[in-house]
Amino acid sequence: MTIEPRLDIIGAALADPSRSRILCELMDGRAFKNKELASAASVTPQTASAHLTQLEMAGLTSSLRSGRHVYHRIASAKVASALEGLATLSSTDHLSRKDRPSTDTRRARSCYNHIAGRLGVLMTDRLVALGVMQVRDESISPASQCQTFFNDIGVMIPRVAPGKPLARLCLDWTERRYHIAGPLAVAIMQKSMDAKWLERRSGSRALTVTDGGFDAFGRWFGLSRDVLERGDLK
Amino acid sequence: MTIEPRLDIIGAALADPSRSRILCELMDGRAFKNKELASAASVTPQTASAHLTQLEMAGLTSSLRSGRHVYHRIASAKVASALEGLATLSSTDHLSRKDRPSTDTRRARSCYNHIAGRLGVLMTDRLVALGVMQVRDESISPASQCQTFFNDIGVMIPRVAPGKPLARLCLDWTERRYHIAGPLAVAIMQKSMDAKWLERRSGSRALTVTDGGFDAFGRWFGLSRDVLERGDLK
DNA sequence: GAATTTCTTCGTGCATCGTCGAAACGTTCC
DNA sequence: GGAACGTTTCGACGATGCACGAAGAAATTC
Repeated sequence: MTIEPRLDIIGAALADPSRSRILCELMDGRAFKNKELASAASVTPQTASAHLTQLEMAGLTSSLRSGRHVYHRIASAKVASALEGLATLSSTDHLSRKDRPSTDTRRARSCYNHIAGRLGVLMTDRLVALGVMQVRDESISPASQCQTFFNDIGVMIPRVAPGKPLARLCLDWTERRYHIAGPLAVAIMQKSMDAKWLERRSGSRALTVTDGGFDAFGRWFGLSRDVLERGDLK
Repeated sequence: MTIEPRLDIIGAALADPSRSRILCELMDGRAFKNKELASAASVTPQTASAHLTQLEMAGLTSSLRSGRHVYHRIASAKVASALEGLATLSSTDHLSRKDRPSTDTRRARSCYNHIAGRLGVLMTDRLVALGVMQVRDESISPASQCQTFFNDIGVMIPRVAPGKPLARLCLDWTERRYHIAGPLAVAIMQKSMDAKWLERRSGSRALTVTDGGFDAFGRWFGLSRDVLERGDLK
């Protein structure tokens, strides 16, 4: 008999709402402690512990002990990418009109260590328009202005193994459009945090643009405060 | 409260071994009847029917009535691509040494209407070596010899919407390497079937190379019968 | 029109799984 | 050493869900 890929093993790992919430919490790329994830999923620590061992058994997460703490994170970029693919499939029909992602979350949030949401999508548009990056087929790559642009804004362009992409496109599940992801996007996110252009909102993946951030995104990306804060989020 | 993508809804749809087998059966891109899928999953028709309505509710498959028959298929290329991503994640640890994909299946099989397995991987290598396609970052695109090559072997290059890729790379879950997928790969598969280079094996996704096939793959791709039939499949 | 085929709906066992309280284990701090 | 904290294990309860037999619905064949 022919053996097929066991989608059910991974499926079972995803099949519980609590585990789904835990994974979504981890999807911003940081590592979290058991207790934090328990509260994110609204279950007790012992329940969260059971879920986390299950996720780890399925190869979706990995854990790291540090003293009496145990940190959990997404196992690999490959896992994150597969989960992104699934997230864009997931219908939004179950979201009632009033019961959808918060405006903050849709405006800007972190997604596996890069910037997602409206800000991520708009930044990507501008990078292309400015000749910094180019989109061909469904991949994104450096264009003529890449070196000078990132040099100007103070982002070190990461070195990647030959054949590996410096950047890739990631389908945004709120905007339903592509934004930039991959090593270069992580560097941009890093710079934005270091320079305090963005700040994390406590207890959420949402990111807040600071005054300095509006200044920087205006100067370098031509994105006005008005555009970024616009309330036309359906 | 922030609403996240409901990975659990899709996860629940995948979480059952019978549904996993059904999906794998559908992954070659053809449409199947309820009864066929029931026998593929080793369950009764009424059980398969329940599974198929569940898969359809989750948006993974779609059905088409024709008389007293109901044909089921993967809902879209997007779903197929997301499932591919998951399949490559699925660990193969559960496969005992003797209990793995058949040699036939690993040699050549259909995967969402293109050629996968050893043949798919080797063909892709040769297309690149011959200057027909080029791989850059993690995408594949036409190269200098593309027009003439496909003209010579009698494959019509499909027209695609601007911005959409003519071909893409799909990670092979048996070979663990990339092979070519997308519209161009579908056209190659189509030609291979029309010209009887390949034949479907009944009741399986495995493909058999015909005598004419060995001739054609040797002539056009420089793949000898020896290489294609080599038993060094670990 | 009756028999056949295919698919679906319904009801009922049987197994699995998520949840939490209680308690054990291990680390850190005083 | 003892107290505090984070995590994990165990046991029990309740809920969910898969499977199939029986029967119903819809279309085709003779």
